[in-house]
Amino acid sequence: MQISEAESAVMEVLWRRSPMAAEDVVAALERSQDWQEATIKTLLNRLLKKKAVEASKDGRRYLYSPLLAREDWVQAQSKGLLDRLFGGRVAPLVAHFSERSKLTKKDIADLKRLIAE
Amino acid sequence: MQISEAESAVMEVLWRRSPMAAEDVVAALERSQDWQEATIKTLLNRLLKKKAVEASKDGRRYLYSPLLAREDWVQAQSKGLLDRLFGGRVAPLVAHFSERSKLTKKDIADLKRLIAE
DNA sequence: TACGTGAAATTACATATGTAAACGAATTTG
DNA sequence: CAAATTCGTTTACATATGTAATTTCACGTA
Repeated sequence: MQISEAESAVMEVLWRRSPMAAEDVVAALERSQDWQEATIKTLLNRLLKKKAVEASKDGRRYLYSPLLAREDWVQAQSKGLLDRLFGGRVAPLVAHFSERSKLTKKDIADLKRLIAE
Repeated sequence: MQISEAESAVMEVLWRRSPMAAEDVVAALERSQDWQEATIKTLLNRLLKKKAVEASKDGRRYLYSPLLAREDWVQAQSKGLLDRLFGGRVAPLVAHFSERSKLTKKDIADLKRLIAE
């Protein structure tokens, strides 16, 4: 099952802190998104249906927690893009950014360290 | 305007060689996709509407060519993912793959060369 | 106990996408 | 020239997604 763009914004909130009540998710998204409360409820329900989050009863309401790990999602997304655009290889992606001069000095320093292992 | 997954498969064909008649696009996709000819015609039309390809008359039919450059598309896709998942930085992405041990020896060699510039 | 409230569940509706079939015009062929 | 074939164009329909409004239900309160 796929997680949509809008849904992933909700996931990011829950990945940062959980469990959370719907109301708190709404509050957390107020800054970044211009969504009505109803919209966020819908997204939470779709995520429930997709088994990406779970809800545990807490009195009259529910507390939501991720079931899908961010790491796994990031992995799937990254691998998907790499496979589709760069033949599944990391180096061509880095080459792409280096050609487009999108590598900051910090990137280069970090990469050097990484490569040194 | 966004290019969908299915549409991008058609674009890849045209990026490889163009201009091409619809019939040839169909032939080129026969291997990889299990699509009816009609499906590919639809995708070509949607790409026309999105101004991602253009068509020039060639007798009774049309020859299609990309208007969108693959480089630009790859750039947008990559930057989108990087921004959404890695705070817009390349190094964290590479770190992610290195942790997940998805870096082949060739990747590492290539990266070394790239970093050396 | 009837009533207002707050939260969740259901319903709504437009656009995008995947996947084609049907239709129509031009052209080739018998 | 009539029929068949070949393209492109239009229409179709189900599921996904963005974005909400409406309805319902459990609870605390008048």
